[in-house]
Amino acid sequence: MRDVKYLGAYGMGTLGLTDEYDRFFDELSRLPDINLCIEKICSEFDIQFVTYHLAFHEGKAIDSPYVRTNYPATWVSQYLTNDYVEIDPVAQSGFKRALPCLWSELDWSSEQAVSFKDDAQKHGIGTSGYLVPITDRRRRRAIINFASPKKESVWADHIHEIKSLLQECAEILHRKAIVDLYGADDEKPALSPREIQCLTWVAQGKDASSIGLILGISEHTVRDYCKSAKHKLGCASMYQAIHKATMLRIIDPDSLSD
Amino acid sequence: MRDVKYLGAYGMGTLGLTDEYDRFFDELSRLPDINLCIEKICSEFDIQFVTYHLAFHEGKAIDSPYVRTNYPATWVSQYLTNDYVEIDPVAQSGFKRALPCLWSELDWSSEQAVSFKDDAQKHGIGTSGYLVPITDRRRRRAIINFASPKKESVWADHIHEIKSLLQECAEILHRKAIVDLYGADDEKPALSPREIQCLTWVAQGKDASSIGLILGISEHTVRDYCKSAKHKLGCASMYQAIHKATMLRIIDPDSLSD
DNA sequence: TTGCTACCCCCTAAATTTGGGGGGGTGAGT
DNA sequence: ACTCACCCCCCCAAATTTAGGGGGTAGCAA
Repeated sequence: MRDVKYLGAYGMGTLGLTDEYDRFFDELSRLPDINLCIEKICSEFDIQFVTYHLAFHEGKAIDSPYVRTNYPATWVSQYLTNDYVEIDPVAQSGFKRALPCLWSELDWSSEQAVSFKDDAQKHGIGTSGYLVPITDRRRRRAIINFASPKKESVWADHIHEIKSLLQECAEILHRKAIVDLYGADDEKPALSPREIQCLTWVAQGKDASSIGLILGISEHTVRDYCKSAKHKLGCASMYQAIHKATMLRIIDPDSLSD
Repeated sequence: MRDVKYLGAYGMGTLGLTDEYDRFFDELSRLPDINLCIEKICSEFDIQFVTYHLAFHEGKAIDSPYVRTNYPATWVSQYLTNDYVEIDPVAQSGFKRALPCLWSELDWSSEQAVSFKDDAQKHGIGTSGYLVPITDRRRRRAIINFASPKKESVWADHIHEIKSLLQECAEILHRKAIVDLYGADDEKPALSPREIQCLTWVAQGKDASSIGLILGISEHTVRDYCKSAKHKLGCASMYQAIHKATMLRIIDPDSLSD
């Protein structure tokens, strides 16, 4: 058996089982449409439903999630018109956590979650599923869900065998979604972690010296990060930079609690 | 005939025909659920589909539109998973324009719009519809659509008769949606037009003196507006105020072109 | 090895913002 | 007659940001 200890966990798709699937992934990447990818993944891995869900578009006037799925239309409609995204534990924790997990590992104890689950079952969605969250370099977040009517124990074993393959599938779906939305040249400015931290703290109302204390660096350095962030964003003032970074969701107060 | 000249056009629902409907509107307002309102409106006014669509929630991490409709689930699902909101002329212009109109008055000439329309018809949506846009005091935008399988000429006549009633219905739906989302005490801070203008220009990278020139007021005054806006938003710095105003969609560069 | 780039860190002088204060005025609602 | 929100203008001292100038490291590619 080959060495799958480290890289496998990061889903690089370069070692272990995935070798045998190079051809499959290659074909998958070439499909023109995400819906076709979903179909192919379903048949390849004996999965019933696959859903790709991007948390947000950038700077749009009208909210609309980017969702691609083969769930039944009645369920998609029900999910949307009941704001289930606010309740669904899979979405709620999926957009926060970093690592994949089985649906069964999430917290389904709340009353809302229970009735949500019931409703899902009525619409033909099984309770066995696997969640793969993605956060890309540009800090966009997506979740990819694989669902099945199998029994949980069978499903868990199945997943255990193919988890690194599904990770690779998830990444392919995400790349396709980004190309679909932003074109091949994805031009969202990439700020460094420090720049993002400083900008985010500034947006929280802190001044440079406080931020210096928080981050354990000089206030001068804080200003430098703000400066370079401003330039990268192509802004005339820090106010404009804060505005733009907010629109682009580069500033994300949630990430301060990490 | 009573005087409907002015107020009727503003849809205040206090004059003209609407008098006779006081009871109906009263009952409508008391219904516990927007979906029930939609049903009631449909049966009262011989309408097939009613949709309420709020452009955005405020400052949420996951995009999801607030939509309530009695469209068939297949169409809702299709609309969502094809990002039709980007194409649909009703949504695209509805969220920008101020006055109601018939769907037929919009621009359906683009290729995308044509195929969108075809798809809608396949899903049982007629081509006759009436769009009522709403922008409330807090600058939230919603569109309410009334659709019917009637022929356009018949529909136009029908609408002409009940337009002020539909305006009132739309406003009731919007109030219910806001209560649903934000509770009865809707606490989004209300900035004055000048404060919004100044904040918006600041977010565009202008400094106080430029803004003074643009608005034709003193730069001191510009600073005063920024100051008061900051206080209303409860922020420690202008950076935070810009961030918060952006999250709350108070800052909307689109509105500068007005 | 050099060159390039991204990241990290610090300083100063000039300009700007901030947070106080002070004046006016209007119109709507009570 | 009153309050309240909005609109408009001004001043000043203290604090902060801006726009320059320095450093340094590490990784990568020619």
